Amino acid sequence: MNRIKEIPFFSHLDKNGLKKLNDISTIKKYNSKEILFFEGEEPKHLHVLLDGVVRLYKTNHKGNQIFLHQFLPVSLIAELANFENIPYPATAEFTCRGEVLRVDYKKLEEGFFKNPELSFQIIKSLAGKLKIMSEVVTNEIVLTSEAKIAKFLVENGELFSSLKNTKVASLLNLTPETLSRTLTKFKKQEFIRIDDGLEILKLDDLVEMYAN
Amino acid sequence: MNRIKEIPFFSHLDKNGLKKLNDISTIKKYNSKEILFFEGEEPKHLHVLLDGVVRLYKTNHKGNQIFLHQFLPVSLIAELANFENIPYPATAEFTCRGEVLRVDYKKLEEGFFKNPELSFQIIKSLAGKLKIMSEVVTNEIVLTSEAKIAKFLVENGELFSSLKNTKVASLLNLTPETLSRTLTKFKKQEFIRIDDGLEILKLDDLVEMYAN
DNA sequence: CGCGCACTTGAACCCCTTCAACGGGCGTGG
DNA sequence: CCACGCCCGTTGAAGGGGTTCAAGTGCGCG
Repeated sequence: MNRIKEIPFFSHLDKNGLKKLNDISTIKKYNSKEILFFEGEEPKHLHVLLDGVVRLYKTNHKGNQIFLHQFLPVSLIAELANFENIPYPATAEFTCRGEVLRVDYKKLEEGFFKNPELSFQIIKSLAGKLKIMSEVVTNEIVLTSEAKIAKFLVENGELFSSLKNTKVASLLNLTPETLSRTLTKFKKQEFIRIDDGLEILKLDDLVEMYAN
Repeated sequence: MNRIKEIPFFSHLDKNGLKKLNDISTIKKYNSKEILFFEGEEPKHLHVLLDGVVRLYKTNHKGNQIFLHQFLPVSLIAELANFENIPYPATAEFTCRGEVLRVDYKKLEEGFFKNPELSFQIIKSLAGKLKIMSEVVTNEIVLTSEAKIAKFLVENGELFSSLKNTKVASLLNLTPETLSRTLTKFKKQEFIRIDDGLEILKLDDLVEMYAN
């Protein structure tokens, strides 16, 4: 109950609303590597990530995981599946231990959708996800590997420095080999320098590679 | 005014609401091949497709158009860009002459977002788009060309029969050559037969190629 | 010292595109 | 009526971007 009150999605609810919400939801803990839901599963609950980190991915024809997004608290996760009443379009896996609020979706729909403030929150969440998906499409379909890497260096420089290259490669859905080759190319062209952290020498050239 | 009343999105509005909406919107006609908006443009209006067909696509690094979706009336188009106040993530082009209701988005936001019925319509529209995007990701990233074609044959058999192969290829973001080769392969395997329309002989084998 | 892990580099491979050539159907004009 | 051009589909061969496989290197750490 106290926990629910702190969730931005529901913070506007009055005492009565909170109580009703509390009645139709439970909190469940997960450990690292546990699966919140699998691609293809039928949704019964609306999941609200309260704590921990969740990785969302699809599996391609070769069995490789295609990384789509990483969720941080507090987020609705794959609410699309609830709204559209379709199977989950991807798999959600905890990358560290965490907690989820599981709300009985049917009952939520009956009782709460007339609430304009909640509707607004849902719209914001959906719009945000659509934006993410649009970026996924850009990254995976429109850009070459070189452009993807350039974009990542520019937009996530610190993250790049803090992660191993194998990890970065998997975030970008590339092999470590491709990442390595491209980075040495960038170094030879003196676009970047790497010693104890990333240093971008020619920002414009990097941006040019993926902008438009 | 009369036109607006017939739009499902707004059909629930009372007389006063309709009048207000009418005041902040205009109807604009477009011819075939005209562009509703370009990728990268800043959105000022919410576009509601009233008549005609609109093709949504992105352009990849080689300058090829990557087909994302075809909109039929009545649809909101790329409302994401309005909500998130970001540039349009793709280009929208009329494939035949049509009409669009252009609503001044800023004013809409101020006046109408408290309306729970309208919010619900927006949620439905957003969720539907998210589903579309999820399918785009599946088609373009997860499936091989063979699987894409198998899926299209199974799910859009009549459409396949009614279109030229070049058109089908461009819907699937494939070259006509690849489509041709794959179809002859399917014919050799006796999965399909084509004489004056598509005939699926081994549905299960086709489904197997893309399911899972 | 020896092991494991991340990174690098080269070579082969794969899937699809690109390029080029060819053939058939169909409308149009001579 | 035939010849021509055009579009569409087909087929082969080459090319390209990235992955896969394999081997080698460097480094930290028990």
